[in-house]
Amino acid sequence: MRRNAQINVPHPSLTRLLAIYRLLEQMEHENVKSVSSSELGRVLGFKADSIRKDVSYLGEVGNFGGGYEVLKLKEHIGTNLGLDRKRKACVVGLGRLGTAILNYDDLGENGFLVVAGFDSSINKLETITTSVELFPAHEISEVVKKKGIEIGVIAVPSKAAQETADRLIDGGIRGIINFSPTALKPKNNVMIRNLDLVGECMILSTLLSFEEGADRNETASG
Amino acid sequence: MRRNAQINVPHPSLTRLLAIYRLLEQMEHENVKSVSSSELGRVLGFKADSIRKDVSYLGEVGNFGGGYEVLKLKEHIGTNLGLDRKRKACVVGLGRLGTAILNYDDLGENGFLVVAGFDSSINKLETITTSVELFPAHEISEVVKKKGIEIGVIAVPSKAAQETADRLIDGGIRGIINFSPTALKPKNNVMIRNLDLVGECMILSTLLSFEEGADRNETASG
DNA sequence: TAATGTGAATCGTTTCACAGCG
DNA sequence: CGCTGTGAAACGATTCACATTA
Repeated sequence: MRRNAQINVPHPSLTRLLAIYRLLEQMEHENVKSVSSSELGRVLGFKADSIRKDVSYLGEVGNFGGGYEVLKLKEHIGTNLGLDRKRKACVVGLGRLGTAILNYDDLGENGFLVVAGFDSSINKLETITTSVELFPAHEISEVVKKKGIEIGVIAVPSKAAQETADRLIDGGIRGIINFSPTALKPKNNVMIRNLDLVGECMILSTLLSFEEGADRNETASG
Repeated sequence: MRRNAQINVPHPSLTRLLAIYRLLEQMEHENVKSVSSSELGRVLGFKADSIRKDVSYLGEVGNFGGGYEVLKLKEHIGTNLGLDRKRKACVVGLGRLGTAILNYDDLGENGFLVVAGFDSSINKLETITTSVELFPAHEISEVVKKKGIEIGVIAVPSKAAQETADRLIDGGIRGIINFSPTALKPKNNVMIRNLDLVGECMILSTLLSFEEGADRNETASG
């Protein structure tokens, strides 16, 4: 029992389910007892239809006519998506961004334990004050292996990103969060998520350009 | 002429085109003269087919039989996606993350000028050393309006995220990059991109759980 | 021959519409 | 009657297959 979803949940649904999950956490905190798909949709900006379908991928859980029980739905999603599972993480690159992440409490509160930080500069390792154990970068794969770290956060300069990824993968990392603007080559089964500020700015910029183009068109033809 | 793409470029294509663009920048730097769709695909982890279709949304530009000229393709994409356009940005929330962003050179190098930083703590405004002009948070909408800032980066604690977004939107911001884990309510035409570390960790964790589930299944049935 | 550009087929996701249930 | 859960239709993106051209 309590088996995880082998169910095929579409990726976009997964993203929405996680958003729903976190909203439910918040509602639980605020002592809200029940909620409907349309209410969830209104707050999160999704369609109610979509939410019902997303939720239903994980099996039935709602009350016909009476919406969802907040606590029950939260547990339901959490169990099915394996969010009850704690995972170890590490941060590579201890510049401003990296140290910010090292000390980011939200990670721990959500079951992600940062158990190691790495940097190539010994100097930095000695001057940073943190409760997380720090290591020189050349020990990455060794430490990842020894500690059973599953998630690696890359916060190094662009040039060092691929090498960092390689070391993490050597150590048996299973997922990477990449803050550098470098596109990492997919390798083994390692999952990669890119959190690239400049890239996101470019996407925004492009969408804005399109909007401007559309406006011009409407104005011209209107 | 030189009109921006009113063309309907699918969102996923857009993301890939931007990745291609940045790779081309790098290749230009390395004096590579020409490149084929399959080479681009190999490096970026996309299928060659896909890349050709993406590029062709913007019109013909390649040489039949001889691939793409690096410089020409780069310019082609850049012009069509409006990447030649410079845009002003601001950062709200000057904790570790916010100050990291304030001083992140890559933004400027890619045409995104950070022209203001905001924080609710006057103390912080006085102690941070940066070349960017700093303001108290209550002046957000005023400064955004006055300076014509188009992109706002939110790096405040979760609780303050929605209020920050509201102020930015009041000032006429056009796009928001949200580093906080709060789902911002869509409003007006403002585009929102979420860069949420905890959320991404959860996505990874879920994908890993699924993988584990699949493994168990294979092992059990194999 | 080698690679692009593109209609057509396929695949996956979202939306719709409504049956089913409290 | 209100809201969930879900097949079916509609939509959008990817992949395929090939005609096209230096």
